[in-house]
This record gives sequence, structure tokens and C-alpha cells, in this order.
Amino acid sequence: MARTIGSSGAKTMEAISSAGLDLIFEFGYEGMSLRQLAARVGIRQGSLYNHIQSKQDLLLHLYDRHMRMLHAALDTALTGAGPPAEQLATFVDFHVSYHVQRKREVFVVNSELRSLEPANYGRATELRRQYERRLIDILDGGAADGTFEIADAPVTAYGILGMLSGICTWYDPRGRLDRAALSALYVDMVLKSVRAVSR
Amino acid sequence: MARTIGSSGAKTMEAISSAGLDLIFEFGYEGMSLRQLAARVGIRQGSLYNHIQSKQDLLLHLYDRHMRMLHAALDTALTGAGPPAEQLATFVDFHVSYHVQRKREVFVVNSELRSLEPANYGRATELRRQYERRLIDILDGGAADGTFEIADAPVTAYGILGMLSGICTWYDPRGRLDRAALSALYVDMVLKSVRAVSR
DNA sequence: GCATAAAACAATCGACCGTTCTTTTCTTAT
DNA sequence: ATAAGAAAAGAACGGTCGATTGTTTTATGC
Repeated sequence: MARTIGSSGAKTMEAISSAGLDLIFEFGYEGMSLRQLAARVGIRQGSLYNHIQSKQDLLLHLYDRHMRMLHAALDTALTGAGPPAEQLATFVDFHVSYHVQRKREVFVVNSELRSLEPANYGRATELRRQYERRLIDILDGGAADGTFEIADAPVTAYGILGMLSGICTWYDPRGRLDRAALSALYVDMVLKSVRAVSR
Repeated sequence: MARTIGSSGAKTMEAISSAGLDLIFEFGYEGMSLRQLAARVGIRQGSLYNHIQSKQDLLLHLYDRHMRMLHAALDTALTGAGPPAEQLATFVDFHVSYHVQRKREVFVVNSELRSLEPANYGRATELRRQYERRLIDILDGGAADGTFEIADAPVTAYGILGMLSGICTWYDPRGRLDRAALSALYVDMVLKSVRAVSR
């Protein structure tokens, strides 16, 4: 026996990415073994190397894919947003929704940065820095026209992002709050925290 | 050669805990090897087992030690705090200060929970739940007497804790803000976010 | 100062790690 | 129909892992 009926490269790579995300979410990058991953995909461990160059390469692939999606989705969400308060509300709503829908991706990206090798780490943090920059710019804009009261835009941004990013560590879709209620709650909190007039 | 001059059980265990914290902070629990740890402590790897039962036991030890300190320190900080707004301000100030001073402990505890075996995991999350409970109670108190406007106390608490706990992932003591300034900024943000009258 | 316990050593275990290589089978374009 | 290439199986590799054992050395209480 060797190659099984119906196998296809693209589908297998997608299965590897998806299962890899699950396993890293559950056990961490170091804690996941390629044998585990192969077993879950339904192939032998050696066969993984028809699709990835190395374990590190898989992590980088997952990271890049996620960050590209995140930036693109944020672009779409912010298109046509008006004054700073509305921009901020839109940003928060987007961020919450994205984190609820993609818990695993976000958690992996936030917690496994340190497992990236130095060369990859630099590029990865730069992508994250760009994302943070988007929020800082919104805060600066609101501070400039007097909408917001902010002591330090970057630190405020880190605080907001920390608050929202924590969601993926505890949110349970079967819980008390649905996505919309959660988003509304956090939009309200954030706007108040920078003393913006609520929409 | 065997036991070295000046060796002492308690001192060695302390060195193991300290070095273990550093290594887990840097490489993660799965990423740290006991050989690495022993080398940093200055003993052979087998000698570690004179002080710990297993690698897992070390992680649990670090977790317990940290949580006990955290609860005790919070008790002290909250002693004699007055009305809800002051309690909340005290809580935030305490939490920020603690996170700044004990970056490594907090990061390890927050990010390596999943590496605890099921039996240990349950007890560990219970300790964390108790800590969250302290904040939820403060929020409930403020909501009851009209000081705070809160949609959902637990979710608000998770938001606040996420915001503050993120500090240990980016804070640099050599940076723009010192501990006091950082604390003041976050106290202000949190109080405003629940629409409490500032002190 | 001697007996006992504590703490370090060296050596080793089996298991598992990421990765490579060869062989076989399936798919697809001609 | 067939050749070519992709994708799988499967065996094997050198290393490293956490953990155990037996021995030797040091510290300490009587």
C-alpha cells in the first residue's frame, strides 16, 4: 500500500494547516509532534514533507496566513469609517468579532511567537506592529481633534488590544453572551475608557 | 567527585525554581529541557531529582508558589480599601505593579496552564477563578450602589484582567513610562470604562 | 568523630523527536 | 495507452528527551 485513493495535494495541505492549528492550540508548538499531526491528518509522518519544508516552516506558514487575513479583513471593516469615535468603535467591533470567530488562530499567533526562529520572529513582530499602528493612529486622530482624552496612545492601544485579545482564551460560543452582545459590551467599555462620546 | 562544597538543599531548590522560571519564560515548558535547566543551575541533570519529583512537578510548584503570593499580596493591598471606586483603583494599581515586578511569573502562569496535566489543571484554574472572583465582587459592589455602570460583571472583569495582564508581554522597565505612570494610566482607563467618578 | 542523611555524580534506559530516503501508487497530460 | 510527476507509504537515521539506578562525596546531629 502507498498512496490512497482520492488524495490531492491542495486538500492535504489544507488538512495539515487545520489540524496543525488545532494541535498547536491544544499542546503548543513544542508540545505538538509531527507524528501526532500526521496521524490526525491521516497520513504517515514522512509524507508531511511532501507539503512542508519543516515544522518551523509550518508555524511560519500559519502565522503569515493569519496575519494577511487579519490585515485584509481590517481594511475592509474600516473602509468608509467616519470620525475617530466611529473608527474606534468599528475597530473594536471588528477585533472582537474576528477573535470570536478565529479563536485558535489568534491564540496560536499570540502565544507561539517565541517559537519562531530569530529570522522569522523579526518579520512576524513587524506585521503585528503594523496592526497595532492602525489602532494607535485612530487614537492619535481622536486625541488631535479633542474627541479622546488619552495619556499615551501606544500604551492605551496595548491596553485595548490586551483586553480584546484575552477573549480568545475564555470565550465560549455556547455561553451567556453571543458575538453581538460581547462586541457591544467591549465597544462601550473602550469608548468610555478614552472618554469618547458614545455613538 | 560528587557533592560539591557548599551545596545546600534549600538553596539549590531556589536556584532550580528561579532558573526554571527564566527558561520557561524564554522557551516554554515543553521547549525547556531538564538538561538545560541543570546546566544553568550548575549541577547534573540527574541531581535535579533530589529536589523535584518530575518536570511536571516543577511547573506545578512554580504555579502554586506564584498564586499563593498573588493572593496574599492582594489581601494586603485591599486591606482597608473604602468604597467600590477606591477598591477598584487599588485593585488595578496592585495588579499593574505586580505584573511589572513579576513579569516572568505572570507570563509563565498565564501561558503554560495548558501544560499542566488534567488533575493539576483543575486545581490551578480554580485558584485563578478565585482571583477573578475578587475583581468581580468589587464590580458587583459598585454596580449595586450605583457607582459603576456595568453590563456584565464577569465579562467586564475578564476584559480588565486581559488589559492588565497583557502588560507582562511588552513592558520594558527602561521604557518611556515607569511603574507609577503606567499604573496611573491604567487606573484612569479602567475607572472611566466603568464610568466611575475619578478619585 | 562517627553514623546517618542529603546531595551530587556517572551511566543508562526506552521512548520519542524531526528529518531523510527509497519505494510504491495514484493522477494527469499527452 | 502511456509516460511523467506528484503524493503517499514505510523504514531508518542520529539525537535528545525525561526518568531511573547505583555509587560517591559532603554536611550534620548526637
